[in-house]
Amino acid sequence: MLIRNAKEIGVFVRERRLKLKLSQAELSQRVGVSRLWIVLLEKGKPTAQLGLVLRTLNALGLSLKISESTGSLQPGKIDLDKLLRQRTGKGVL
Amino acid sequence: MLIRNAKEIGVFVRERRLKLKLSQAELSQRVGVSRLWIVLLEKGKPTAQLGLVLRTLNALGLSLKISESTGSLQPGKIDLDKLLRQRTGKGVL
DNA sequence: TGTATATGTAATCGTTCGCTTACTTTTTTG
DNA sequence: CAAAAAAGTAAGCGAACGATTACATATACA
Repeated sequence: MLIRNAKEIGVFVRERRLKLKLSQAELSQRVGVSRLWIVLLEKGKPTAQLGLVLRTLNALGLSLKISESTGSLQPGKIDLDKLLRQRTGKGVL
Repeated sequence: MLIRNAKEIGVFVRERRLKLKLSQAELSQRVGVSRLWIVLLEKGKPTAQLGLVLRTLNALGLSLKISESTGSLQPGKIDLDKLLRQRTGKGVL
């Protein structure tokens, strides 16, 4: 499944945990975090620390694959201010 | 590529950034973080916030896929203390 | 070669993480 | 139904995040 944001990870984590018949308490101990942290992660906490998230995925037997997404990389909102800031007057645009 | 820890993400981010010929400064602006944060991320900062990491991957045209890792989920270090704590004396082991 | 440009490091600072504890609400199960 | 287990919520606190600023080192390139 493609992951775009924290909420999607949260959903996936919860479903996997339930599939494994683990309680939040059980999982939290395996991962080494508080139960509250698991609650928040499953709710899609975007400020959760990367390392703890990865440990959680490992504990659940989930794996992450990273790859170049085919197609145009995030169109990248043209920001005139930025363009001007960039390298003053070297003929951008 | 399989991602197991923060360092692996860091390496992948850096390689991708260079492939796109972006400076750390450019990337940091696109993502909306400080340049220092990019430096640390590329070094494998495990405490980086999940949301910022995902935004960075998007900005670089990278996508994450999550899936059940075939085989035995993380063997799960047998922790006697935990087993005992679990449900006292309901015949674990 | 020297000079911009990119990258690495350090220190300070306000904000927020994640932990603990305690309590409530929901779900399970005997 | 009653009791237990699981899950949600709140408050307080120390620790660490990420931003900013400043300077040092590397790399590019004219």
